[in-house]
Amino acid sequence: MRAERKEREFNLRRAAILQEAEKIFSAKSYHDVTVAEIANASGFAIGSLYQFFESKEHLYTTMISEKLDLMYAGIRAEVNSVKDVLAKIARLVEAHLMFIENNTDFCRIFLRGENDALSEMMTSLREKLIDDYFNHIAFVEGILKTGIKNGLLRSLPAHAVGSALIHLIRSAASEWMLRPSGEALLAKKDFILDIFFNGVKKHD
Amino acid sequence: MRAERKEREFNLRRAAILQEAEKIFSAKSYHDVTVAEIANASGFAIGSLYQFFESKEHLYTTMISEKLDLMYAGIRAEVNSVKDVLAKIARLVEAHLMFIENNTDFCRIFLRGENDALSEMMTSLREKLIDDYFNHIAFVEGILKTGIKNGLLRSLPAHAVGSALIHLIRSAASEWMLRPSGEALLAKKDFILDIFFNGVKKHD
Amino acid sequence: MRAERKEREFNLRRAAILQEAEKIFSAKSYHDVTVAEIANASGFAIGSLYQFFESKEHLYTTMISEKLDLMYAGIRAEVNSVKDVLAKIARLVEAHLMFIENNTDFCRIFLRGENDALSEMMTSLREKLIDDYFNHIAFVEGILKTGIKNGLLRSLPAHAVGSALIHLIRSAASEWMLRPSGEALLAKKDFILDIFFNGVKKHD
Amino acid sequence: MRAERKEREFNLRRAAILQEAEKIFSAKSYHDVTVAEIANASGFAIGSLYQFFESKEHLYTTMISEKLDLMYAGIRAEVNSVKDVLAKIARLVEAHLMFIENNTDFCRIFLRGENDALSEMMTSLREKLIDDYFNHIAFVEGILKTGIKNGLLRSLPAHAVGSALIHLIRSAASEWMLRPSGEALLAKKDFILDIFFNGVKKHD
DNA sequence: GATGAATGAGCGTTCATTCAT
DNA sequence: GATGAATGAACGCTCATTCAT
Repeated sequence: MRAERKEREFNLRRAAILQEAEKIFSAKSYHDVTVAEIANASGFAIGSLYQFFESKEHLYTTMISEKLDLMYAGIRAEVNSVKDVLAKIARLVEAHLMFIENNTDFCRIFLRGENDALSEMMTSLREKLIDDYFNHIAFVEGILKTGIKNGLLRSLPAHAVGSALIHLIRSAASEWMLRPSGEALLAKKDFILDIFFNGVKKHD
Repeated sequence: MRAERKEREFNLRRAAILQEAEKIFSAKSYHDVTVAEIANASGFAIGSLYQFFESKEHLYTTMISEKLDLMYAGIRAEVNSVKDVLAKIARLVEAHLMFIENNTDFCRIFLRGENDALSEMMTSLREKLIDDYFNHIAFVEGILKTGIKNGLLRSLPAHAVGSALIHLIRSAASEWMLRPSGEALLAKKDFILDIFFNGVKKHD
Repeated sequence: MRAERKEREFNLRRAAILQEAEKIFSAKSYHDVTVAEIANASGFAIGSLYQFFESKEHLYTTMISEKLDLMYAGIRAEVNSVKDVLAKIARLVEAHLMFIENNTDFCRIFLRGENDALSEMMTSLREKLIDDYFNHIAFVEGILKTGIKNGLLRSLPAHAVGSALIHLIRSAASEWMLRPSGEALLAKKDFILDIFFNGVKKHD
Repeated sequence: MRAERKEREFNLRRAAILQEAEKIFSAKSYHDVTVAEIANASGFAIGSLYQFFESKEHLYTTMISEKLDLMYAGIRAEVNSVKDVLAKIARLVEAHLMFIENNTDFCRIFLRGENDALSEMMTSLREKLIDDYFNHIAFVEGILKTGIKNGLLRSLPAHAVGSALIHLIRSAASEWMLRPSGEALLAKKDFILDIFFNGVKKHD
């Protein structure tokens, strides 16, 4: 059908813009990026962008939001593909690290602005980000709780432990992005899991 | 002497402006804050701000920079005031948490990490921030290395472990700032240390 | 072609702005003219001016520079259209006077000489102005030297004589602009030539 | 008397300020000079300048005006000290050149802004400058008329001839200021007089 | 009287958004 | 639909002038 084709094309163009926007927003702060710049990079006229996105702000929040949804969905799918609790945790770390490694541009924005506080009008994005973050923690929490129930994990407050795990991952990611060493980020997986599972104290 | 008094007054006003700026910058992003707003909030005329700070950018970077120096210095002083390695680590966590608790506005800006990607002229701030961050990690690293030598800690890459510890603290801080529960942040100290030292796995 | 039409229109608008700017700059000093004023007078929005000219300074220097080029080119073309030395000199005076008469606004700025000492960024305009001036004198010098060689003119330092001639013209122009008498400026031509050629002393 | 001493001191300070102002205004345009700069250079506090001059504008116009009065008065005194018409003219040229040579800073301002067109509020200065200029021309005119009556000079419109003479002087001065050659400006006296009296045409 | 910190109107410039083509 | 020139509100910053000390 004609309309379908239209829509398919529309979505392709839209995605192309989002992709360029991602690159550009990753290099400078929101306010240092101009709409003209994005239009130019994505090969559209300025006015045309406004057919895809209501405003610069919408473009930005959409880009962040959609990509983030993808990330969370992808990670959860990975995690859900294994059954064992410890394996799930390992997959979680792995999936996180891989996403970061494959989406450095995007992560530079997002990790930079941990839950962010942009324009007063962007409150809804901020809220979504926080919600998504807490949803994700809740997802991790669920796994941890199973682990605790199974006697695999110590009986600690699962929410806080989930948060700790996510931040351990972030720790490795920050290092990797701030001080590129050539080594794959994924290589940090075992280290993260080791610390997370065993802590740093020597037990005789 | 007259000049002394002058200088004292100058510094008081300067500090007052920085304090207001901190509040304001914590609520919105750099670009959404106007100089007029800061001037107004701190009870000065627009032009007067420019006697204390060369530009909006200088005001911002100074605020971040000075406060951060204070934070790092304070934390290290606390840590240095005890001798035992494990006590040092405990103090580190405690001092971090207390600073965050007492400087929520500031930390909202700083943890937000927006500092990463502002104007190209702010590169020097970004560099300082990263330097300071790595210096701090190096400081923690030193403590950890002693602990490893003493046989108190497992023999893990100290830099990465230091980074992990800092992010564990950040994990608790994010939770606390994002979901205020009324509970003091400091209450998370033992939990952080527990995870950090022992990990989450149950060892029989 | 479409692009051609675009460019033609662009140049028309650009010229219209320059024309208005000329009028406005002729009435007050550079710093007393606002961009808003020029925009308003030429029927554009403030921002639109910036599509034609990088900055207020560029607008100003462009206006001066282009018009001056036109003036010098026009005068030389006139002069070159006759062969005889004395006729060339007469044409030079005539062309100068006519340009001034037809471009009073512009000359008010230019003769005012304010261009000398504006912003340090305008050094290049000042240098161009001085260069152009000396080039023009050199052009006149060339004619005078021929006249001297031909035995038509006294053997005097040609550069200084050229400068004298230009200032004699300027003398008449100043009078005419400062004390408008209704008489055409061109009417002064013979007087200027008489003084220039014969001096004021009575020779018996 | 006390009051006299006061006034003497006041005038000295005032003169000192005017002198510094002259230097500073000669280097940049009116708007690029700040009151603080003049205050600083003359060793007074900003506020103190306002006891001597109502405003920046008054300071500027006063400086121009007083110095110009001095110039005209000095030149006329010189000219009046000789009786013969031709000698008077020679003295006029000489005195002009000497003033310019001894007051290059000032002349850079004044010659730059031939009759000027500064702020709309400076109309009165502009008017005074024009008046003074025409008065001076009138003075020269008087001499020339005597010369004509005496049969020494050709019977030309005296006003225009006066203006021509002044511009001939200006011609030499411009050259000298724009292209410093090390030679004294005064050296141009004979050349100016030669052109003025005899013109450039060779008469057999 | 002397001071210079404080003032704030007013500047040049940018850029998200619109709309005539 | 697609375009990009036109718009103008809003910004950071300057500096002549004032006035409390």
